[in-house]
Formats: sequence, structure tokens, C-alpha cells
Amino acid sequence: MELTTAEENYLKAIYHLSEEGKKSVATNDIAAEMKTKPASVSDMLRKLGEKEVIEYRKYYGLQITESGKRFALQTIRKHRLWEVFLVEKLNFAWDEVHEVAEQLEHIQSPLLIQRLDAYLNYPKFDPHGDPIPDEFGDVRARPRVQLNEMEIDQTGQIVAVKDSSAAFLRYLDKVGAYIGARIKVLDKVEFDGSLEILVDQKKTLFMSKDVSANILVQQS
Amino acid sequence: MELTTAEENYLKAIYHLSEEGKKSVATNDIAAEMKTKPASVSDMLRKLGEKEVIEYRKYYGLQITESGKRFALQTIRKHRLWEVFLVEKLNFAWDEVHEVAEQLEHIQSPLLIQRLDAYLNYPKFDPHGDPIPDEFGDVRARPRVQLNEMEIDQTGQIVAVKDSSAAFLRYLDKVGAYIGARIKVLDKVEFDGSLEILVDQKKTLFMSKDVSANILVQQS
DNA sequence: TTTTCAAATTAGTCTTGGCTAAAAATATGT
DNA sequence: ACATATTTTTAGCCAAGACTAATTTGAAAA
Repeated sequence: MELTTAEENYLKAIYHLSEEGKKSVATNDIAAEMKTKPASVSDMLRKLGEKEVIEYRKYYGLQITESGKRFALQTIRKHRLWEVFLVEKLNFAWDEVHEVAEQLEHIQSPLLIQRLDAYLNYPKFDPHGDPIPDEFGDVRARPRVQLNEMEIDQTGQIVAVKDSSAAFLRYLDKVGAYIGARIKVLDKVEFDGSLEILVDQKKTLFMSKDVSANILVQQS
Repeated sequence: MELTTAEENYLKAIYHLSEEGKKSVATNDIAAEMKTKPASVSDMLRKLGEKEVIEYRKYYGLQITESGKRFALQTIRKHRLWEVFLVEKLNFAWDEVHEVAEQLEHIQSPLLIQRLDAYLNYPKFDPHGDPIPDEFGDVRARPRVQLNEMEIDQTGQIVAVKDSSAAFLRYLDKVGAYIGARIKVLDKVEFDGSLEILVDQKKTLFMSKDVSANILVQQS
């Protein structure tokens, strides 16, 4: 069975929205994510239901099926492999890759992905620190915490971001909080939850709670 | 102005069909090339005419405009750069690349193509020996040689004739050695300089030195 | 329990890019 | 020159994927 580009994008959005704890995903949320209208989403849900990549009972919400998860993970795998390629081989900045990868992920050629994976030396994480599913859809996740949940004097390494908008990534780049940076929490203001952190043992940096909640750290 | 994927494909086909000498391209030929029906082609020609990438007078044929040529060459450039990438970096065989490149050529990102070009070291020819237009659409043509000066196993494309008498052209037409034919030198007889050549990967043909000295080939 | 409201779905329309069948225009043969 | 054949275009239809407007449904408040 084959999915269209639009179907792949919807399924990916549904997969991501499912991950965040909730068992059922709202039509409105999908519409927001896809930048379409709820009416268009209803239509697509019916189609995805017919293709059995989601289990859909109208007005009651939906659940992604095992088959659907495999499709979504396959698309995510392609997206993240292309991101690695763009950064490692073509010297893209890590905040420039998303849009292009969004297009490249829909190229249909199993051989291409297999060869690309080998060429990149079977990477396990993309430039944002997100894990790359293997060809069977398995992921090795790293245990992570949000930076704002860390306590004073705790240390770790930035491994991913939650908000990967270009604006946010540019901000992080500017202040030197790149993926892989070693950080230490120097101070935490109880009042507003803002943090003072030390980056790579040299630069200190002041960060609001909103920003720190979007940074994922692997503690050490 | 932006072209859709379908429009890019039509324009590329029209560009290729135009190159082969004729000033006007037939609807039926485009349909054959695109594997669609003539009715669909008529429709698309109207749209391409409105976008002024071709000059279209119905029932009378069409001509590609300068603007159209630039679009077509841009697409061809992308296609051939991706072919080089697939062969040189991902170890595809030269006959496995076309379908994938056909998809990759529609990725929209000037930066991507610029970086890819640099990464591949600004190649001038694709794996099939076809020239890669530069970012302005200029092609560096391969130097031409007389067919009788070529060696065994060399390949190329017939680009011109020295003697353009009707009799000679009729002869060439009869044996299938038209302008644009891809040829390969299979054997060369030292004694009289006569040649055995393969035309378009299917027909073999014997040719005297006198004849071959009047045929100009662009090597690839 | 009813009423009210927000979320979701349906109905109907649009555009793109296909198709078939029919009509129109050009080309060809006698 | 005229009849026939071929090519091309038009007309009308279909599917995907978007939209707006209207309707239905489930949930929340009175």
C-alpha cells in the first residue's frame, strides 16, 4: 500500500501529536499543526481510516495503528537522515535544514535511503539530537529531562530541542547553546523559574523558563 | 514566477524535443514523451502559454521562449547534479539513477543546489556524459571531433556534418545516423580507416573513412 | 435534565492534472 | 479540388486536497 505525500504529512503530524501522552488526538490540533482547516482534516481522517493507518470513529477521536506507526517512523527516518546529510556533508546550519528535509523526506526509493544511511555511517541521531529510527522503525531514545527541571549544580549535555522553529534555533546558535554543548546550572530564580547556566565551562548565560523548557538535556 | 512539478516536467520534455533541430514541437510527441494523452497536453500548453514559457498558437505548434529555456535548463541542471551525486557518492549504477533523479530534480531550494554543486566539485558532465548547465543556464559543450578521429570504445553524439549535400544527408538518414544520434566506436580497421559503430545502443553500422570524416561528434 | 457551546462533520465549490468522446482544423491522396 | 485521414482542441467528467458555510454531535453549564 502506498501513501500520498499529503497522507504522509498528516500521519507524521498525528504520530507526533500522539506521542505527547494523550491517547486521542483532536481534529483542531491536527489542523493547527498542518496549517489547514478542520474540515480538510476530517476528510483526510476518513481516508486514513480506510487505509487502516489510523483507527477512526467520527466525533470520538482517533488512534494511530501499528501499521500507521511504521509508516510515520519511515518518514521520520528519511527526514532525519536527510538532515544529517545536509549538515554533515553540505554544511547547512542546523537551523536551515528543516524546510528542505521536509521536501526530501517524500522521495520514494528504498535503495536511496539504504545507500544514504550507509554513506552517512548509520547515524543514530539527527543534528537536533533526535533519534533516527532504523529501517524497522526501532529507536534508541536517550533518557532526557527538560532544562528547566534541573536543579542548581546539576550538569549535562544538550541533546535536543522541543521547538525547532528557525527563530528558536537561531537564538540558540547565537547564544552558543548548540546540540552537544555541556552545561551546568549555576543558579535558578524561584520567582520566575529563570536559569543561569554555564556553557562549555566558559560562557555564562541567562535563560527564561520558557526557553529552558524547550531544551532537552541528557544528565551526567 | 513558480512552476508546478507537472509544468516543469512538460517544459523539460518540450526543451528536449525542441533541441532536435525542428522549430515546432508536435502535441502528439509531447504526449508520447510524457506518457499522457494529447488532450491533456493541449490543456497544459494553454497554461504554459499563459505563463509565457512557451509561445503557443493553437493548431500551429509552439516555441519555447527564452524564459522557458531558463526554467528547463535549471531543471536539467538539478537532474544531472543529482545523477552525479547518486553515482559518485552513493554508488548507484549509471542506469539506476534516472528515476530517482527524476524525483530529486523537483526539490525547491537554490541553496541546496548551490551546496550540492560545490560538494561534487562543480562537475561539468553527468554520468551519461551530458553537460550540466551552470546556474545561469550556460553549458560548456564538449569539443567536437571528426568521427574518423575517434578511437575504439569512445562514445559521443552526432552534432553536425561537414558535407551537407542532399545525397549525403539522405544516406545518413537511411542508415539511421541522424543528428543527435548517440554513437560508440566498436571497431576500427587500420588498413582503410573504416569504422564499425553502434548507433543508439542498438544498431551496428559499417562506415568508410570518407563518410566518417564528414561527421562531427561531440564526445562524452 | 435541559440548554448552550465548542468541536467535528457534511455539503458543496475550487484548482490541478489526468481521462474519454466529440468536434474542429490541418494534412494528405486521388 | 475535394474527400478522407490525422492531428489537435474542446467539452465534460473524475480524484485529490484544499476551502467556506451549514449542520450535527458530544461535552459542559445552568
